[in-house]
Formats: sequence, C-alpha cells, structure tokens
Amino acid sequence: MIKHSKQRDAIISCLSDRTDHPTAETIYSEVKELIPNISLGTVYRNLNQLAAMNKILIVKTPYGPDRYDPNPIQHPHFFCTKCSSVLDIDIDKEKLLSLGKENFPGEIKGCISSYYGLCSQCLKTNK
Amino acid sequence: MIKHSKQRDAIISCLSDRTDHPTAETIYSEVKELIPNISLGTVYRNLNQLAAMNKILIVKTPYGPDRYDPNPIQHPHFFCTKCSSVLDIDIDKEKLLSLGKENFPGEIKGCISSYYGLCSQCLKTNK
DNA sequence: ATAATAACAGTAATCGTTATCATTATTATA
DNA sequence: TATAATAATGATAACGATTACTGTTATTAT
Repeated sequence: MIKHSKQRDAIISCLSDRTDHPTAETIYSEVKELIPNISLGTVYRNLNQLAAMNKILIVKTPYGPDRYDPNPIQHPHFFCTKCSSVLDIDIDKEKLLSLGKENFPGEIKGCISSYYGLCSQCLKTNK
Repeated sequence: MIKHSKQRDAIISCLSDRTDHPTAETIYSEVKELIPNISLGTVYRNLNQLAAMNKILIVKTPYGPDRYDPNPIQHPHFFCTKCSSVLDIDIDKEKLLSLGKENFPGEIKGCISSYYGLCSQCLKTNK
C-alpha cells in the first residue's frame, strides 16, 4: 500500500515536462531547493518505485550514471559524444523489433536502442 | 610503446573463439588457472587496452557487469532475461543505422542495440 | 650488460547505487 | 478526534564493478 509523500510529488513534478533526461543527482539538487533536507537515497528510492509502477523510464547510458525519462514507454535514445546530452530519437519501435525477430530463434520481448554521435547543436559549433 | 606480456596473451587466448561473452571476473578465474597470481586489475587493464586498440569489444549490459566480445566490430546483442546469457543476434547494422538517420538532425556515428527476451534454450525449458 | 620503461600484483580508492535503521508522516480504523 | 499500523523518510553504511596508485618485476632498446 502506497502512501503519499511530498518528496515523491516534488520528484515527479521535477521530472515531468522536461526532455533533458536528468540524472538522479540533477533531480536531487533541484528538488533540494524546495525540500532542503531531502536525501539522495530518497530520490533513488522514489525513482525506482516510479519505474516499477511504469510511471517513468530508467535510461541506461553507455557511460556515466543512469538518466530518467518522464515517458514510461521504452523508446530509442541518442547520446551526444561531445556534450553528453541525451535526446529522444524518433524511430518506429516496431521496425526495430521486427529486425530482431527476423532471424532469432528465441522470443524477443523488447529492445533498447542507443544511437550516438553529434547532436545538431554540437554539429554546428564543431564547424 | 607496447611491451609483450604473458598475462595479456593468456587473456586474449581465453577470450578468442568463445561466443559466451564472459565477464572480467570469468576471464580472471579462468586465466588464474594458468597464471595463479594474476590480479583482477591486470585483467581489467588489459581488456581496456585491447578495446582501446580495437581488438575486442566491451559489451555494456542493461544489468550486471560488462561482458567482453572477441569480435571488435560493434554489433547487436541479445540478453536472456531468464538465464542472463548474452548472444549475438544477426541484424544488418546498416538497416539499424539508416532507421536512426532518417529523422535525426545531428550526425549518427553508431548504434548500440540490445534486444532482450527468452533465448531458445529457455523458451524450450519454460514450456 | 645496462638503462629505460611498460606491465605487473596487491591494494586502496572511486563511482553510482542500494540497503539498513531509527525516526517521522500518512492513512486506516476505533 | 485519538490511536495504531506502517509507508516513507534522512542519515549513513555497505555494495558491486571498476579504476587508480605504488613499489616491484619483466621486457625491450641501446
């Protein structure tokens, strides 16, 4: 049985409506401004709980700490190797899955796709 | 300038010709039978060095420790959620890349694709 | 043979994350 | 509304995987 908590509320409201896929540490330091004595463990505990309830997504990164996504549906991400930003990348999930299912003898339940390279910002300033 | 070492030789020969994508710990305990006083740090140092020279691949897993692949060319993997085995899955890399390139404004340099589900072994015994 | 130095074993330290535990806050029930 | 049950908390310790350090050993160039 789940009980209401202002910490969880603050974490959810910090994460929703953002597209930058923050780390737990980032969420922690932002929520800290509203609830100064919140602890990092509370942030992790709630993020894990929310992910277990399918309200958010944990985004595993090739390097560095996990990032968190307010969109709970698994979808592909792009990792900029220059500025480390994490972006959504619009790819039809079914196409990715069917590519896997074509030649695999087991049962494919899902797919985590991570693209990497330079984001459009970095591509510009790189010039 | 790189110097020869029997430890590195043993690590390479342990990893080559296997398809099970062992962890550093697995490689460590197997090489230990030939070189009993080898240390885990040496295994990690050499695996990282070999990966930096593009002789092997480090396979990041959604959960658990990294795995190592004697095939240095980045390619998709399948993770069995039941037995934790890591398998190669035969998917055309170019198809995956072109799916990403279609609608992305930056420059895509590569793609790490991780499929998961039940391997054929587990699918059978699951019945 | 000697000198230079890459690689080593052993171990401490790091990072990101999870677990523990006594206390506090929320909710259900009397 | 008071009380009891317990979920959630803050603080901190512990964890797993990996990396960094340090004095010693092995390999290579001279």
